[in-house]
Amino acid sequence: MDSPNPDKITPSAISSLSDSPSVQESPFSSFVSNLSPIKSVKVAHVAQGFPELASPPLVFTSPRINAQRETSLPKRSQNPQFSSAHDTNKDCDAKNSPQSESCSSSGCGVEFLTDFKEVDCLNTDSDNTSLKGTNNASKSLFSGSKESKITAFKFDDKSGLFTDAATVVEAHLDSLEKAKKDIQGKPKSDEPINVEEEQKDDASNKCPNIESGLHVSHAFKEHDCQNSHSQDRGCSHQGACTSTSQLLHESLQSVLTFEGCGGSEKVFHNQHGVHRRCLQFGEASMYSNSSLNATSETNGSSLAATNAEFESLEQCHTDLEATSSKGTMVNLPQPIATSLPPRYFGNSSTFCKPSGIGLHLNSIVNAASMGQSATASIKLEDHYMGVKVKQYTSVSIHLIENTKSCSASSNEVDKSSAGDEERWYEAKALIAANSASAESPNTVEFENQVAPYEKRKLNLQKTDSLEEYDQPSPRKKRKKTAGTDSDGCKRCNCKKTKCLKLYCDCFAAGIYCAEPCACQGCFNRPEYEDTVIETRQQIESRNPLAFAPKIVQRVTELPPKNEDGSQMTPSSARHKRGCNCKKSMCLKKYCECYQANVGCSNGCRCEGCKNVYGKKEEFVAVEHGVTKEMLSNRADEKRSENAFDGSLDLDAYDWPANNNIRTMDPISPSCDTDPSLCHLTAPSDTSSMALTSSRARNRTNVPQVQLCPRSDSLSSGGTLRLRNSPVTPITRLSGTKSLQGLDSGSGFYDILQDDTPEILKDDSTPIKSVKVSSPNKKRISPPHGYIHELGSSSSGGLRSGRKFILKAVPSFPPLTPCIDSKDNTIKKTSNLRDNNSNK
DNA sequence: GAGTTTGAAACT
DNA sequence: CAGTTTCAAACTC
Repeated sequence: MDSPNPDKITPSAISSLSDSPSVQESPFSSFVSNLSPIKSVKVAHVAQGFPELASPPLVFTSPRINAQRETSLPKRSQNPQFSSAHDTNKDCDAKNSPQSESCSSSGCGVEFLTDFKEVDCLNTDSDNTSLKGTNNASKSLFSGSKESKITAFKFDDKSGLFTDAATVVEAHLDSLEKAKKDIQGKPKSDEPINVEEEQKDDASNKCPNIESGLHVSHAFKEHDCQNSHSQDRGCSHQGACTSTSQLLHESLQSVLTFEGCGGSEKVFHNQHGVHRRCLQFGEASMYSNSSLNATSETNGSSLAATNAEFESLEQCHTDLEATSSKGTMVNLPQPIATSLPPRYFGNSSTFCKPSGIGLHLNSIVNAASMGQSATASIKLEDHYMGVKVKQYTSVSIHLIENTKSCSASSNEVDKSSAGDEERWYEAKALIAANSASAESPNTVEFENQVAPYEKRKLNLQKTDSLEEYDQPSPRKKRKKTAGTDSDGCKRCNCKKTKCLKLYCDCFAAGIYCAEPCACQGCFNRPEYEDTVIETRQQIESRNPLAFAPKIVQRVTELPPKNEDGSQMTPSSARHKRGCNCKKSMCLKKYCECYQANVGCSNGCRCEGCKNVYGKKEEFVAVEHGVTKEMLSNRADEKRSENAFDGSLDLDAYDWPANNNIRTMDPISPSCDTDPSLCHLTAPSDTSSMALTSSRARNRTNVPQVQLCPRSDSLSSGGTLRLRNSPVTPITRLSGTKSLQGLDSGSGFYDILQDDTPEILKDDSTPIKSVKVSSPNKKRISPPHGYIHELGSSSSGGLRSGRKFILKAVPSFPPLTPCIDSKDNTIKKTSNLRDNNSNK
């Protein structure tokens, strides 16, 4: 690992290098082309995604695409009712440039259709109402109801054109076949530029243009269509399409700012910035341009659904919550909402740090292992959303990814078009500016904003050899300073580790290094996906939780709020493993807890802790029975005493902006009744998918809405979770180890992972108190407090909400049996608790 | 910008 | 498991 040799570079990477720069993501594209039914078109755009991931997209995309696209097309044709916009969309689809269409529509179309059918079936299976809901969905689009969600997926259904999914599917298939025939023989053009041109050519075909332009992935296309539709509702169909197409153009033209329906465009930008870096998005990135469009559209749709919501993350969360709460079942709407994390919605404030950044990688890896990202997404769906939601969830996930990729691609486009790095960075900054906290994951992503694909290009162009990477580009030079950019994006400055060790923030966060990074000999790049994945796996083999979110938030306990209403991050979130500070007194960024804007906890072995966000002592006291109020008061005092970082000044939703922070909804009625549920991480609950504001939490039945308020990051985190968790290697490894790690780290955190019986056992079993002095164990051994909780106050402690849950828990069971695992997990958890209480 | 400090990560 | 080394970020000058 020390230094991945060029030899190690995956064939794909090599091929990419050798390939003409024009083929931006040769490895990925080639991989995709081989694997994905969707062919070339996607490939080109897909650049970022890991090849491994690429394959999955089929499954992954198909549902979405099928549902959206197919339904949309046939429906469109069939249903004149559908607004002219729809018709135009169809036309566009039909007209779509050979490239985009050929790939997406033709080849993919059939598959999509099939997928779509499956999706429908699933939907029906999961929730018969879903279909019905879809019909009704048109009425309530995004109203927040399940139905609305459904509608989002089944746009056609909205129109009411299709009463019978099968019929629709058939129609789509027919149309697809026709399209294929038409398309056949047409050269594929991966390059977005062509697409843009095409789009430009067809003003009327704005939506189609988008799709075509999107080449990207089927899923994206469908999403785009759907999104556009959804947006249309929000804004106007045409308007939405237009906006998207425009957006594409603009993005291509390197226009950073998008204006269109509501603030969706803004969101769009943000997304772009956000997604670039994350490995997670590899897939998404793959969808690049199209994804961007789709994303923008999607966002727009979602936005349109909740115009008011866009204004604030809370709103976004609220929407999600509303949807979740409203729907007895977690319907697509939520996933969608989830998929459209607040951060995506434009406001920077909404952006959540990708707490689960690391997860992204994991997810990717998992996906790879799984063979397909799509699969992973599905699993996630199942796991989180529950069976009913599965399909929808996947769709939402794709949307998210797409969005990300879109953002990334747009960014790239912007860059390329701008041709001026500075401008590019400025654009980034603008995008990133929105990010609430510099550290937020989102922010990080922004840093990398250059889409992987673009990065690849740059890399390829810049360096035929690895050494070129070593030499920091001007961009890198700019941001030589390690840490986070002004944008909040992370960047590294690794010199010896090649960005393949946890020393590298980027790698640790599960994101590829980007231009801003000043790293030397960097292998944490899309070109070296294989290397990155291998390295990650190795690291995870040693420490399954290595890439798990470092910050966990108490589940049961709502984030303490100051009198002014601001939340007290410190009390609610803690560093999973804790710190080991001896000289910095936890008052400097050397301290991971402090850096994460969270208080120290039992898991910390710090000496002379003076963490302004929460002293270790205080935390311990709380653990031993100090009331939340007391804690909050203390925290408040601290806050008042210490000027927190801007990040601390989080709004009600603001939580420690940590990339790694994962929050659970502390509250849900169910939680009270069913502790296990409380502990369950987001993945477990279907609701988890949906982002929920603290407000929402209270409302709903939905067990846990995970999205943390601020979590903007949350959103990101939430999205990440979804993606990651299922896929996460950790999960794969099985919860046990990972849990151990968590346990050791968090001590008091309840890690409810489905797959972690052993961990649970460990918890139940008396755990040795961690030696404060032993750094090694810190990570492994459970916190003192934790033991106490388990033992003495087990029930009480748990109830009190002391426990922290990895909201996004990357490694969640989803990996394996999602839903079942969930249930199992819950059971296990409850059992564990019982055991503890018995003790 | 260079050098120092710090603590996490990695290694033995 | 404990101790040491390595590493890169954070910090200071």
